[in-house]
This record gives sequence, C-alpha cells and structure tokens, in this order.
Amino acid sequence: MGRAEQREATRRALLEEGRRRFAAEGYHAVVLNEVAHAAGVTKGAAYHHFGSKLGLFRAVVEEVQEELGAKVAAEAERHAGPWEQLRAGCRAFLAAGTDPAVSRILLVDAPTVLGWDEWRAMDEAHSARHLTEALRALVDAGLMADVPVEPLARLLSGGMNEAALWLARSGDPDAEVQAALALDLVLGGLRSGAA
Amino acid sequence: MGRAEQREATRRALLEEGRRRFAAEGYHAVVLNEVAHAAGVTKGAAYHHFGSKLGLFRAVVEEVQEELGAKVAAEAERHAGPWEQLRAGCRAFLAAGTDPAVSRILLVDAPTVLGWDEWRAMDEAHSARHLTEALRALVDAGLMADVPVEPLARLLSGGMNEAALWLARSGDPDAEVQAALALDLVLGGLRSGAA
DNA sequence: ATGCTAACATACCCCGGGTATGCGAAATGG
DNA sequence: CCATTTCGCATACCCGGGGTATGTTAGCAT
Repeated sequence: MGRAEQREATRRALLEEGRRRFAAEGYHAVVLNEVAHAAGVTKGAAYHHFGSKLGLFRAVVEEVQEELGAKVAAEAERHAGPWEQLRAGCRAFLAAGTDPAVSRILLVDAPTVLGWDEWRAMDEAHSARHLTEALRALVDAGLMADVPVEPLARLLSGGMNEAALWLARSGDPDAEVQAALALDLVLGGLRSGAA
Repeated sequence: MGRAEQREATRRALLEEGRRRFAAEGYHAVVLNEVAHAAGVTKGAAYHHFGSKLGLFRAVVEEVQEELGAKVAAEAERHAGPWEQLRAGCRAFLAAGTDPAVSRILLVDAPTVLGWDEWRAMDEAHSARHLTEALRALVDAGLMADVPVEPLARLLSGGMNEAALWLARSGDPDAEVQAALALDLVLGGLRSGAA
C-alpha cells in the first residue's frame, strides 16, 4: 500500500470512528485516545491529521453537514414547484434528524463546541443556504409576502432543528406525522400571506 | 452574621459570579477555582453547595430560566386576547435573548451540558409550557386549525430560540424590527388557517 | 463549657488534551 | 542501487482542571 493511500486510510478510519463515538456519547464524553486505538492507530496519528480533538470534530461535522445538505437538496429536486420543493426539503430534513449523527453532532454539540458563529457559518454554507434561496425565490415570484428573508429563514431553520430533535427522541412513530402536519400549517400560513 | 445568612451569602456570591462567567466565557472555558476565588471563597465551598461544576451551572440555568419565564409571562399578561398575548410573549422572548445570560447559557450551552432531555424538561417547565398552553387555548377556541399542539410548539420554540440568537449577534438595530415582521408573518399564517 | 455539626479551607489524586521528540518505511535523486 | 530526506506515525512526557478526602474553625444546642 502506497503512502498516500495509507494516509487516506487512517484518516478515514479516524473520521468514521470519531463520527460513531461523537454521535453516541457526545463530544466531551469521547476520549481521543480511545478513538485512535479503536481506529487501529495512536493519538499521535490523530494529531498529525487533525491537529486537535476539535479539529477531528470539525471534520466530522463538515462531513455530516455535506451529506445532510445533499440529501435534502436531492429530495427537494424530486418535486416541481417552489412550494412543493420547500415542503419536501423540510420533510427530508426532519426525517434525517432521527439519525444521531445529525441530531447529536450537528444540532446539539456543534453550536457550543465550534462556537455559534462558526456553526452558523457552516450551516449557512450547506443546508440553510438552500432554505434562504427557496424563500427568496418565493418572495420574488410574488408567492409569499415580502417579509425580510433572513430572519424568517432563521426562524424556520431553528424550528426545524428543534422539531427534528423532538422527533428523534419520542420514538412514537406517529410523531413524524404530527410534525409533518404542524409543518404544513406553518408553511401553508406563509403561503396565504401572499395576497 | 448568623450561620444561615452566611450560607446564603456565599451561595448567592457563587451563583452570581458563575452566571457572569458562564454568560461571558461559556461553560467549558470557565474554571471553577477562579469562580470561587472571585466570589471570595475556595473551590471547597462551591462543592459544598453545588456538588459539582455542573451542579452550579444547573442552578444558574434554573435561575435564568425562571427570570425569563416570568418576564415573558408578565409581558403577555399586559395584553388582552389570546393572539395578542402570544405575540407579546414571543416578542418579549426575542428581546430577552439579546442578554448573553440567556443566549449563551440557556440557548447554546445548556442543551449539550445538561443533556437535551434535562434541558427540554426545564424549558418545558418554564417558558415552553406557556407557549403550549397558549396554542392549546387557540385550538380549543377554534381560532386556529386543529393541528397537533406539541410539535407545533417545538417548531415555534426552536424557531424563537434560533431567531433570538441571530438577533443577539447581528448588532443591527433594524434586526429586531425584521425579526418581528417575520414572526408576525408566521403567527398570522397560523391564524388564517382557522377556517 | 463542651460536645457536635455545619461551613468551609487545604492538599491531593488523576484523567485527558496537548506537545516534543524519536523512528522506521516510503519517496526522491543522483 | 544506495544515500538522503521526508512523511506518517508511535512514545513519553507535561500540566491544567475537575473531583475528593481530610483537616479546621466557628456557631449552636444542652
């Protein structure tokens, strides 16, 4: 095995093991030494690749963010019309939130570990950007009241985050239906405000 | 100074100094030893009163939660009619979010430090309970569509949290007006769904 | 006044993140 | 094909800070 492949292999191993543990135990409960040994290397490797425990976490967050953003966007693309796309994207986000890798890492730990500013910047670069664009498109098309898009996006984004966490907890299979109903009410309310 | 008063005095001093630092630096950056000395005592006192660093933080969170809940409720009571009360309460919450003691401690650190479950329980016991009751009253009075109240409350609560954080950051004085506009659009949308 | 307990102070343990250094194998180039 | 450098880690160590066990003094009851 060449040197470049070896490097990428250990990097992947650390990333995956870190992701597992961060999702299961939370950032602070995870000890880097154990992550490294579970990945078949030592702490030194982790510091060589990521610089710090926070660096590893940041890389994991980035990966999960990217996956989530792609999944939501893909689900939205499967529908036609701005309203249907927005609705589909929101539902996909809620469904994805049941994954601990998303709920625990992205929604609970990331804001306080990375700091709210950096977290928000990453969120903006992936998921929230689509939301903002979707809202802007609706306003421009005259399909929604001309309200400031940015705070509205924050309002919806935060609401979805919280709802996803709520959904992830209550194992109730009916919860997803209820959440979808509540979501439809809110989105439908925005729609009616067009006139 | 009697024994009981002395006890309460040091307890208050620790609580206040802890609150200041937690709000300014965040939970993990705060070192208990420094909190204690700034309060005029040593670490032993803190452990005697609160059992652990987390115990002190929990006490601070509880205090801030209580203040916030009271402030929001008081602001809501000053208005008549369920919709006006809900709106006033939401606006009061957004305004209160600019205080770092609220944004940093309650909204950013508390969920990951106390765990999302415990945080949610405390939030429910103070602020969120009022929100749920207000929504329930609207549904019962036929002033809103009969949608599951619980997920809707989470959706709104999370949205307000995020909006408050957004508001607390962008020092833009116009931001509060924009947020209020976005909020009115969402709440107004719920209202129209009554028919 | 005297035992007893509450309210701390002091000294210590130890886990775990971070760092400095060593080392062997793969790339490099002559 | 061998010398040299560099990369990809391993090993050993430091040290800050949460937690704990024990000591000490000041109040309160009897």
